[in-house]
Amino acid sequence: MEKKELFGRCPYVTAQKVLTGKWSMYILYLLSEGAIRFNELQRRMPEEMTHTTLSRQLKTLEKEGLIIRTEYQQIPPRVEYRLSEVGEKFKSVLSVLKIWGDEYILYLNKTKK
Amino acid sequence: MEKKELFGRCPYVTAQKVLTGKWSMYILYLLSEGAIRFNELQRRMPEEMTHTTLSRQLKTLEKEGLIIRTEYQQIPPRVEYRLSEVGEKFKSVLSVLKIWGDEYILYLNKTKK
DNA sequence: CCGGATCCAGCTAGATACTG
DNA sequence: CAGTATCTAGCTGGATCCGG
Repeated sequence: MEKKELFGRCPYVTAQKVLTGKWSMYILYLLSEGAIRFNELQRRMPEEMTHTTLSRQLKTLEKEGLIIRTEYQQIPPRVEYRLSEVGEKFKSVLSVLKIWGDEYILYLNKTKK
Repeated sequence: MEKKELFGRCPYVTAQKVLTGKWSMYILYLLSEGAIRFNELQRRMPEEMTHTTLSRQLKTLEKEGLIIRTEYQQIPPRVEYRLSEVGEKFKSVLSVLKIWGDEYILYLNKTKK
């Protein structure tokens, strides 16, 4: 009996793995509104996140094929990030996720109080 | 200027945190088909996952309010897990996520080959 | 049958410093 | 402006053993 590797076969396990990064969903959300530059992205991220972390997460998402990095040869440098084709399709997940997330926050407030 | 804590305020960051567990989505998917006992759950999980890990993840999801644990006082013991009310609402996310996950797997196969 | 307690290894986010 | 290199601390998944 061989090992049951579900990554690449099960949509849930595969999606889970892609979304492990602590900020991946929020990054994808910001990118879902259009191409955005590195610094602008960082400014919109929570303060506790450093540019090192952001850079690493972006690289991971790029390697996974969800986002596309475009570098314009200028001085000063200009780099833009945007969703790839598969990344664009993820928008549908984001919209449903937003609805659920808001409901969950409501739930949290009800029980915490 | 105070710290911008987005958990509990931003739906994406909040959802992300809830779904950090390595198997959370897959567990929620299995539970989305109805109440299920511990052992049955474990049997449906990938082999590489031990009961210790499963137990811990279930406890986390229970604490987060996504699932409900019901213990029947019997010999031998019988424990069932099912989705809570907020957990049930997560099904909509799961269905969209499945669609995207499958598309992403297709994408992976196209590029890897 | 359904776990808890413990320990350990690996990952990864964050801090800091440096660069074209 | 947009990063990389390096180091560290903390989390967490997995293994093993014990228990009601």
